[in-house]
Amino acid sequence: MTFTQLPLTDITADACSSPLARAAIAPESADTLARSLKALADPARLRIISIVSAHADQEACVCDLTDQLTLSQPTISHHLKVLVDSGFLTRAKRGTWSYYSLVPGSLSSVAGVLAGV
Amino acid sequence: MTFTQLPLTDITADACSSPLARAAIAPESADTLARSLKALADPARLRIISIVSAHADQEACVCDLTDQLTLSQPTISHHLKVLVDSGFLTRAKRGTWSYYSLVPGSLSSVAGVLAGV
DNA sequence: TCCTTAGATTGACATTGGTCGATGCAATGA
DNA sequence: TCATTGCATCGACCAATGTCAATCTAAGGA
Repeated sequence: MTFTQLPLTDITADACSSPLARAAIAPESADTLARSLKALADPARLRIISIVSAHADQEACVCDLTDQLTLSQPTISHHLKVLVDSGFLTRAKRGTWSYYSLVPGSLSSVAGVLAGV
Repeated sequence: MTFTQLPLTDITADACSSPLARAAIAPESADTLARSLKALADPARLRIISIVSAHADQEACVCDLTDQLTLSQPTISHHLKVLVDSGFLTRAKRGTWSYYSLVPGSLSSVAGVLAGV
């Protein structure tokens, strides 16, 4: 065994690169987190979430939202659908009215994942 | 003073509405937070942030990113600009190479605000 | 000085996303 | 049964966004 010892490690690293302390996020995890953040990244939707969670019972009807947001009713309905589909709100229909509630822990979960990226 | 006592309080509330525990977020704050979240709500940008913060010195050069992301160099440059403009990364040019660093506390700050919405 | 390399900028394109008017539908009341 | 009310859905429109090819600029090296 008289091979010359060659520095073959880190053959994929460029000259300008520095050492790693840990692994980066997996592409699929980035996709998932990005989808959640996209659902939250709208002023109207953030206000909807805030209005809902400001209620003592963590529940608001659509009329609470149409009162406070200067948006048309179909637009508010659209935003509500986005938030339900992404898992931040749930809908409960009672009589004529629809009530939306915050899914417990959904917001803080995203916040926690984000802080660890 | 012989007026009949009328229930005039909460005249703006609808019949279906429940009591509030606190105030909702201000519209301007929702705008600001939404802008930050929009900057983060992209898989490529989340991966960029993760790759940068995975380095021991919290710094990565562009070649680190072009190696790991299957995106063209102009596209990566575009995402880097978005992250710098929104205050999550800073750029330092040394010789031919550009190095990007995480702004300390920027991520956890957004996460904290989000959790309190 | 000229060539090469790293990375930013520009321009164009296709896709996504926010908004509203019109309409549909289910529940209540007359 | 019919009218009304609360809200969801549809269709269309325009603005914003992600992507890449082409180009530009600056820094080294021959």
